[in-house]
This record gives sequence, structure tokens and C-alpha cells, in this order.
Amino acid sequence: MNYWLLKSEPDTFSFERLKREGRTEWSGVRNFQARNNMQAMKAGDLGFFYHSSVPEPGIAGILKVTREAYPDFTARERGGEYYDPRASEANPIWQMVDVAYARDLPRFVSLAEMRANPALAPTMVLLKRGSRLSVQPVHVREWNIILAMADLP
DNA sequence: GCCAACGTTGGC
DNA sequence: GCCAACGTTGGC
Repeated sequence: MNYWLLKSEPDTFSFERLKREGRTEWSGVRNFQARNNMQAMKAGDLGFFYHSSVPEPGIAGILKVTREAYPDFTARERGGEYYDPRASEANPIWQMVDVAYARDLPRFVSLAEMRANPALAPTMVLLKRGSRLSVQPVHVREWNIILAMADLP
């Protein structure tokens, strides 16, 4: 089992919406490193659902990978927001996974709080200077620290 | 709205 | 293969 962190702007797609709708396709990823991370995902892997570009960014809940990487068809939707003219059936270039709501955290864990935790700060990808990767691995150690933070008031 | 940091593109 | 220019991300 591997752990991940997936960023989303809640104005576009929030954790609450995932909870309400149950599942979604994680399409539209247009960064190679993020794509490679999705290709490494296994069904059953868990991930933090991270809310970005809001006054208080942070982890809103937990999702589960339900379908492993397959071609992201939005890359071939001519005129669509995620269209990529280089993508073809033979070479889709971009991949997506399906994810489902897994469970709530006891509470929201903010970016500021994670930054302030010296056990996370030096290593976690999210906290590295200039990091903007939208799909990133989370070490099991970091995963457990954040779960413990969410258990505290 | 600003801007630092980063990834990608394309000329050479 | 280098690297400047550009566009994007995302915290603040």
C-alpha cells in the first residue's frame, strides 16, 4: 500500500463534493511527474485530498484509488479545457485514475500546521520550497504523523 | 494582485 | 544539448 496527496481547488472540485458523489475521475493532470505518480498508484491506495488556492490550504479528507491509471480522454476532447493536440489513441500521453471517498478526518489539517511540525517540514514533498506538484507521494511516516495531528484538537 | 519557483517550449 | 522566454501554480 502506498500513500499519496492529490491537490484540488475546492472551487473546482472539493472533498465535500467527492463525499457527496462518492467517486470521480482524476482527469486533467498535465504534468509529467504528477502523471508518473498516478501511474504508480495501485487500487486500494489511500491519498490525502488537499485543498489549494484558498485562504487556508490544507488536507480536507481521505480518498481511495479505485481504478489504476488509464488514458485521460479529456486530452482528446477538441476544444475542451484539457485538450492536447499531441494526444492520440495510440499515444494518449496523459493518464488518469478513478478515486472514491474513503473517510473524513477528525478535523482539517492546515498547511500552516504541517509547516510548523518539525517532524514533517524537512522531508515532505508538499512542504519543500517551491513545490507545486499536484499529485505527490506521501511517506507512511508522514501519513501517520498527519493522521495523529488530525486526532488532536 | 503579487511574485517566487517551477516546468515546458523552441531557437540556436 | 543549452538556455532564455514564457506560462502556470499556488501561497501569501
